[in-house]
Amino acid sequence: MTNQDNQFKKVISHAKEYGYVVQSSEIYDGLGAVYDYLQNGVELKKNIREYWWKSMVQMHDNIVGIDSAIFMHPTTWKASGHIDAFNDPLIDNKDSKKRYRADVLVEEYAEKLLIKAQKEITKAAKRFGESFDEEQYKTTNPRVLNYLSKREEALQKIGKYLEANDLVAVKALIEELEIACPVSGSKNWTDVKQFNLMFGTKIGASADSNMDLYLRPETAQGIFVNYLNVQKSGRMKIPFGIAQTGKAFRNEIVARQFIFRMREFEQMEMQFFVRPGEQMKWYETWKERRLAWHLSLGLGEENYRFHKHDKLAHYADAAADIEFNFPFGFKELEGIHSRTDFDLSSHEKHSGKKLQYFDPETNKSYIPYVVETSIGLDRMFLAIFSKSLQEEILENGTTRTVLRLPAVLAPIKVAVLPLVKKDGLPKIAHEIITDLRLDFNVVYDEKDAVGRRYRRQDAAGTPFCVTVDHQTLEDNTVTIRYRDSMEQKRLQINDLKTVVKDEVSISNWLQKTREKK
RNA sequence: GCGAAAGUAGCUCAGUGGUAGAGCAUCACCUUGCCAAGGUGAGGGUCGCGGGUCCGAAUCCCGUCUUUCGCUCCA
Repeated sequence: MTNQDNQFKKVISHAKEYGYVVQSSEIYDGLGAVYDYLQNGVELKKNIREYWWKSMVQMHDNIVGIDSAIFMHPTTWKASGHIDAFNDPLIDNKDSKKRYRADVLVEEYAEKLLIKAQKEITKAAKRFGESFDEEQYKTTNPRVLNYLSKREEALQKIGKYLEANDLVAVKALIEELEIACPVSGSKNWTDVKQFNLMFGTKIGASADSNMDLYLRPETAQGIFVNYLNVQKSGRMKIPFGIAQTGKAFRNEIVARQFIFRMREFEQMEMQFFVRPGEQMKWYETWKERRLAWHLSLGLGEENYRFHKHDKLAHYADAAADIEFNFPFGFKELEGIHSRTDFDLSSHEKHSGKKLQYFDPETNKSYIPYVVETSIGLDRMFLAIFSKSLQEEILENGTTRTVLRLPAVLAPIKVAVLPLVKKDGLPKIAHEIITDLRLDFNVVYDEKDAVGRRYRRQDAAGTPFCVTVDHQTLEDNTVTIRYRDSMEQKRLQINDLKTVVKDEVSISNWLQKTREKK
């Protein structure tokens, strides 16, 4: 087992042991790629969401938020391209264990025939020299004709079968054409299976009047269909943005790596509507701003990198990911995509409703272009959690497990500990808690030696411990102990709130993104 | 979906055919009192689930579910 695997295993068990994340329906052996957030996990997740929302909505006067429904009119997914693009006919080779898209196999076969035909033509051209008539040769030479007609036939058939969703015929075609696996050379194929990446369900009470619905595979469409509502009711002027957080669902063929790829997950995204032609400028701007946001959390600049897409999705004219160094390597954390006017144009077409914006500056109407920033909340959670979990060797040779969550995101901000559970110290500790509770999540702990309690809070991710000791009885001071440095300071009880507030305030942390600019 | 490995207490794991264990964690009491692992005691497991072989199965066989890794896919 590699160190990476080991570290990842530790992350998963730590998440369970400290009440962050467990598998869904665990008592029934779990449900694949679905996870539940427990008492600490839900706080961390909520804090991440809030940190994002403040940065994206509250700090911009031209970005507003919405919360659209998970169910949407089915035509939405026709317009977005998901119904067509989320359906892949897949086939496995039993010998090489490789998986292919069935239509791609047939297309590759057709491509080979074309190459063969062209080879024949090239050979003939050499033979006949100057007098060679390619067009005539193509239509008369039997060998070339054979290749080309076989190619034509294969492409026609696969098109027809896919249109009719006839998977049995697709497999029969692959066998009939004697297509072999490029790796094993074997023709030992499984049946063709259709993988629809969208979850389906039904709306309506009776069987004959109901309607097929999908659980949204992305939150973006809820923004696009509402963009004019928001623009008009909010008197928004381009450029402006609409942000949203919410659940999305994908029936992944393979969903793995803990909460990195789940079937039910939460997105935080913002669609920024711009004047056509200005999209690249905004694309670059948002790449920069989003990276600054990540860096403000202090997890280390070296753990982020951009990955530019070479192969673009059908809607995009530029796309990049912010990748994070997860325990299993650099993987996508956030996508920044220039989506052009694809979505709005398509919705205009399918709905028959005009989705244009009248630009008073240029006196023209147009469909805005869109730059999207889209981040997986669960991935962000995993990035922070896995990078925060550390084991360090102290000067005295002992090891300390510490969860260095950014204080602004930590589920519990302060643990209040009486040095001993007598002499009236617990009473003072409880009074402090009553006061701090108005502003922060606080816990009390009196069990075991205080050193051990510190370590317990370290592992749980609590950034500050406040200890009430005998000196407190004399001068109303306590010590505050910092998780990351293990240092202690003595201060007045009255100053506690201000000191902690300063360390955990979102505005202080977000300030760092501004300094970056 | 295919292949490989794994599944025993909350966590990490030992136990290879004969009465289910350890460390840590949890709870109670005692002791100590500023950087974990002092004492005493307690709770907690039909050994993932189902079937089979056997006098007897955590252990052997079959099936199944789940997890991890690889392939594949990834808006």
